[in-house]
Amino acid sequence: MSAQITVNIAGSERSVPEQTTAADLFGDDRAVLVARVNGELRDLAHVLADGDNVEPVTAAEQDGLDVLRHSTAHVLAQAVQEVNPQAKLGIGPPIRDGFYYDFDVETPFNPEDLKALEKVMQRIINEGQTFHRREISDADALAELADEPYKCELIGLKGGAADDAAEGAGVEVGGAQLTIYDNLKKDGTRAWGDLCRGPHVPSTRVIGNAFKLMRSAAAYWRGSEKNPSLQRVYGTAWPSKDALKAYLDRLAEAERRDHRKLGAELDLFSFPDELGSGLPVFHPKGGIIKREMEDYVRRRHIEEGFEYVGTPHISKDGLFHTSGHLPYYADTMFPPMEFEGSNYRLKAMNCPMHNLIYKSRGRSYRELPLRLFEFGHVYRYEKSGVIHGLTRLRGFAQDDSHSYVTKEQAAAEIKHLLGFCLGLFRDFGLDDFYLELSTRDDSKKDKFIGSEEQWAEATATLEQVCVESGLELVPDPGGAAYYGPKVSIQARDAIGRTWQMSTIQYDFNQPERFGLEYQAADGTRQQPVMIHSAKFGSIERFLGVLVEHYAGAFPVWLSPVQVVGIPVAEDFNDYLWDVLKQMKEQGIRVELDESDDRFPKKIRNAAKAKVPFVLIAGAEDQAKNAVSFRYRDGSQENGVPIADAIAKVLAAIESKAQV
RNA sequence: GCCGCCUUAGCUCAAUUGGCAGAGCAGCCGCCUUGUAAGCGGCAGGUUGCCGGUUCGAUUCCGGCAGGCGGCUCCA
Repeated sequence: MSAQITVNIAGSERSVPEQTTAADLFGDDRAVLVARVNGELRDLAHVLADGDNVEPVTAAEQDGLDVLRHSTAHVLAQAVQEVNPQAKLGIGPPIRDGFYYDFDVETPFNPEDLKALEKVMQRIINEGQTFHRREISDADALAELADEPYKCELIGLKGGAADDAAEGAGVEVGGAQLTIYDNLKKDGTRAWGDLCRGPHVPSTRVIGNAFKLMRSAAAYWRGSEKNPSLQRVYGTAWPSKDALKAYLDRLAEAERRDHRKLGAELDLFSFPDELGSGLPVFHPKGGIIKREMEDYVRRRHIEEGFEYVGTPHISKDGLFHTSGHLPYYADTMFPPMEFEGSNYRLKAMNCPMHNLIYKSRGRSYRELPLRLFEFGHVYRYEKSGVIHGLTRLRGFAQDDSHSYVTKEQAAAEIKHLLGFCLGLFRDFGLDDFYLELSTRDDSKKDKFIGSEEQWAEATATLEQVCVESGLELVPDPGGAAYYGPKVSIQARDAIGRTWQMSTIQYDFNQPERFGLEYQAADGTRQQPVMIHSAKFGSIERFLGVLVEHYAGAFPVWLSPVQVVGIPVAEDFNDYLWDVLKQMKEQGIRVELDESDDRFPKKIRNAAKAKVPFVLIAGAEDQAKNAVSFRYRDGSQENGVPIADAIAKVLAAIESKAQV
C-alpha cells in the first residue's frame, strides 16, 4: 500500500517507499557518515523526496571528514559542559586537520584538563549517542538558549552576516531555518544539545578512538581583539586510528625539521636575548649559507637586467610621508629618533629610497625598464606575540627590487619577474607552487589609495599574467597593500607545507607621490609605473624555509662544510689532508677531523652535522692512491681515485645536487 | 598587543610538603685508537632569567619585568 518514490542513488535510479531515509539506503555501510542530497549535505536520517539525487559520503572525502570533525567538536563541547556546566559555548567548526571549539570559562584549560576531557569524550563516544536534528523558531531558540549568550548573539546575526561574523560561524547558524542537534542516549533521553546547522554523523560511535585533543589557547570571540577572549580547545579526528597516528607522525616530522631547533643544533644562528626579540645573529656556518644565497641571487639579478644599489637603514620621516607609508603603517614602524630638529625612522621598506635614486636625474624612455635591486635591511615593529624564529622578525633583509616601466611595459615586466622568481626557487630545490592574487577590498576603501580605474587596470594586468602562467591561482580579496594589488608565490616544501615567498606588486601610487617621470619619444614627460618585487621575501625567512625543507641536510652547494675528512687512524691525517688541500684549492669547503675522538665517534659527529661528503682514508685507500666516501644515508663508496673524488664533489656543487 | 604555559651548567633534563642544586652530552686535561652513528679516566662548569615581596630560610609561594613556546589579532 505504501506509495513509492523514485530516487537517483549515486547515478542509478531506484524506486523506494515513501519516508525512506538516506540511512535506509546506506545504513549498512558504517563508513557512510552523511548523504549528499541534490548537492547538499544531509544527515542520514534525512527523509528523501521523489526525484532526489542521493550520494553516500564517507570520511574518504573532505566533506565527510569535515562532518566527522564537526561532530567530534560537539562531543568535546558536551564533555566540557558535563564537567563544567557554567561553560558558555562559542563556535566549534572543523578546520584543516581537525576542529576547535571555543568556550567562555572562568579558568583556562590546562593539559590535565584536556586529558580528563578526552576521557569524558571517549565515554560519550562509546555510549553511542545519536545526533537528532530539530527545527526551531528564532524565538524558541532564544528562549531555549537563554543561558548561552554567544549562541544568542549568533541567532541575532543569522543570515548573511553570520559568515562574516567569524570563521566557521556559518556552521552554527546557516540558512534561514535554525536547528538544534540533540544528542540522545540509548534509552532515548536527551544528554545534550547545541544550536547547529549540521549535518552530523549518525552516532558518536563512528568517531571511535581516532581523535585527540591537541592544545588549548585563547581566541577572540568573532575574531576581533575588541571582543572578549574565549578559551579555544583544538582537537583532531580521523577515520581510523592509523590515520590519526599518521597525522601525529607528520606533526612529529615537522617538529624534527623545525628551523629554530636545527639552527641551534647545526650552529647556524641564534636569537640572543640581549639583542631583543626578533633579531637574529648568524654564526659562521649559517653565515656561509646566507652568503651563498645572497651571492647567487645577486648574480642572477644582474643577469636578469637588474642594477645593484645601496641605501641606508634610516631616514628622515618626511620620506615616508611622501611615500604614503607613515599614515598607513606607522604602527609597524619603530618610533622616531629625534635629533637635529628632524625625526629619523628605521626604514620598514626600501621603495622610497629607490625612488630617490630614480629621481636623482632626468630619465629617458630609453632607460626603461629600469631595474634597481638590493638586499635592503628593513626593521618592522612586529607585535611581540607574532615573532617566530626566522619567519617573523623585527629586522631582516629583503631581496628587494623595483622595476620602473611604462604602463605598456608593465605586463611584460611582471611576466619576466614571475618567471625569474620561479626559476630561482627551482635552483634552490623548490618546484611546487601556486599563486595568490591579493586585491583591494572595495568595502574598506580608506585602506587603499588610488582611483578605481588605476586599481582595475593594475589588477587586470596582474591577473592576466597569472592566468597565462598556467599555475593554480587563489584569490585573496582585501589582501593588497594600500598602494596596489599584488601577486604572491606560495611554495610547497618537502612535507607539503606552503610558504609565502615572492611578492610582485603593481604600484601606480608612489610614482605619482614622488613625481617620478621620464621623457617619452615624443618629448612629453610621462609617469612610469613601478613594479615591486621581493623574490625570497626575506633572506632570513627563506633560509629558515630551506632548513625545514631539507631538514638541515642541504644540497652540497649550500652546505656550510661540504667535505669532512676522517682518517681511520691518526697516521693518515697527512695523506687525507693532502687530498683535502687539493679540494680546498678548488674552492670546496673542507674540514679535517684531527680530534682525539675515535673513528666511529668522528663518523657520528659528521653525521650529526649532516655533512654531505664524509671523506675517509686508511691503509687500503692510501695503498691505492684513493679515498672512500660515506654519504648521509650511510651508504659507502670505497677506493675512489683522488682525481675522481675531487671531480665528483665539484660536479655536485656545480649542478646544485643533493647527495 | 591579548590569553595560557614555560625559563635550573653551553645543550637536554633531575631536585621529597619551602631546608647546603644534580646527571648525561658538549668543553678542557690525560690515556687509548686501522674501517663507517658514542673508547676510558679526570677536571672545570650555577647569584636556579632579572627585580621586588612573604618567610628563620625561596629553585620551590606571591607580584612586576624580560625572553621563549602555543594560539588569537596582525603580517607593506
